[in-house]
Amino acid sequence: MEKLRSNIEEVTPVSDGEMAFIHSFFSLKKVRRYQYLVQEGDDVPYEYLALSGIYRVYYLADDGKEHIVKFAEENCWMSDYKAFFKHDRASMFIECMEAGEVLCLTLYGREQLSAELHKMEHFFKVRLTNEYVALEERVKQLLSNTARQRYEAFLKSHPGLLQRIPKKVVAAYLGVCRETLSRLYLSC
Amino acid sequence: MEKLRSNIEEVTPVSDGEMAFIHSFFSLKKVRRYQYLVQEGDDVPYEYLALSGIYRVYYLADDGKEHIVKFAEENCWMSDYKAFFKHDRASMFIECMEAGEVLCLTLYGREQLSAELHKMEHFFKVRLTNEYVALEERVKQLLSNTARQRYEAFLKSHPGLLQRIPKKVVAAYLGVCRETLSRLYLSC
DNA sequence: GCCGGGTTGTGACATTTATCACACCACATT
DNA sequence: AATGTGGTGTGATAAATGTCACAACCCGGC
Repeated sequence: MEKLRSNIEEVTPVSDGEMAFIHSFFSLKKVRRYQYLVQEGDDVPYEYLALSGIYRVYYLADDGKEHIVKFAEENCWMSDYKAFFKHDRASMFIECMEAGEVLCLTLYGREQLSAELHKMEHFFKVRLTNEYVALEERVKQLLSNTARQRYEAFLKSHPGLLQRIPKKVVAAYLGVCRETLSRLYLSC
Repeated sequence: MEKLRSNIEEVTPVSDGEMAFIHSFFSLKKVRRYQYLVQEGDDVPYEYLALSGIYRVYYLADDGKEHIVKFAEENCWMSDYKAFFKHDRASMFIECMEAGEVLCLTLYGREQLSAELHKMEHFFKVRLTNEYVALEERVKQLLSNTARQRYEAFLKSHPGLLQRIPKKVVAAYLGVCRETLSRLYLSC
């Protein structure tokens, strides 16, 4: 609960009473390694706040290759938002790479919270704009940076992660093949 | 005003009275070819709804190359949202490529509208989630598709646009050089 | 201890794309 | 008509990256 609170208070302060109310909309879920929170074709009833663990949000391209949209570590929100917001089937997978816990929030819970507490409406709006801006950065990154520049940016934005997960997964995030990534960090 | 109304009513119906109220928050601006709505370093007081004309949202990479984040035609909203939402200086340019008219809305006006009319708050939220999902699609596009696939997707998503603007601009959107684009559409 | 599967590095080669150079064309100006 | 400018196609070449193959390694299960 403290982690949820500190996450919210990055945007807006909340009282103890409000916090208890907010917390009641979330359910806790323990997640094992290799467990999926979302699989392609699923309904997506929740968005998730990672309390611990490492997760990857990815999809399968037509040619069968995996491409990773984002990594989520502690304090990150994640879902297949397209499906979540539009009550559609998932086009992506969310897989746990290191066991941990997540908090689950339904779209209905989200709307209830927004309606009851104006500051939560504000919180969700700020979070969405932040996610939007982050995605825009990722587009810029992919458009104008070389594989090496993207690799170096990844090291900065995800310190230590390279050591904890398979390199082919990092390659799928950067948009290069495993071998190219391998050759990138020896020439440094 | 009718174009603004139909844009809003893609999400939610509004009465004549509401529409007049909403409209009062917007200002109309005529835009000439080559005119900038936003330039790098500017404050970004507005977001814009294109009523007519063609606009490009782009930025300059470190090596001086232009990269286009999106094209906006009739019925598209645009701004440098990072700067707009966070009261920061623009990191992007918005240039008019075919003369037209835009409606301008300040962040303050946006918040006033949201506070006064709950359906407008909803409208802005839906719009932001749609923009978010669209960006996510663009990330997927850049991650998993070849230059040729991106070219073909561009033809579908922006019918007729290729004929109306310089090819090098399209190339800057697709993330390839001018010559590569030139070679793409002869091998079709 | 031994085996088998997955991960990683690395070389050889193919493919894709960028870069550079140049010619041609449309168009506006003088 | 002469001129200049920007857009466009195209060839030659270089650079980046992907593909394929293989060997070394780690690690867990038996």
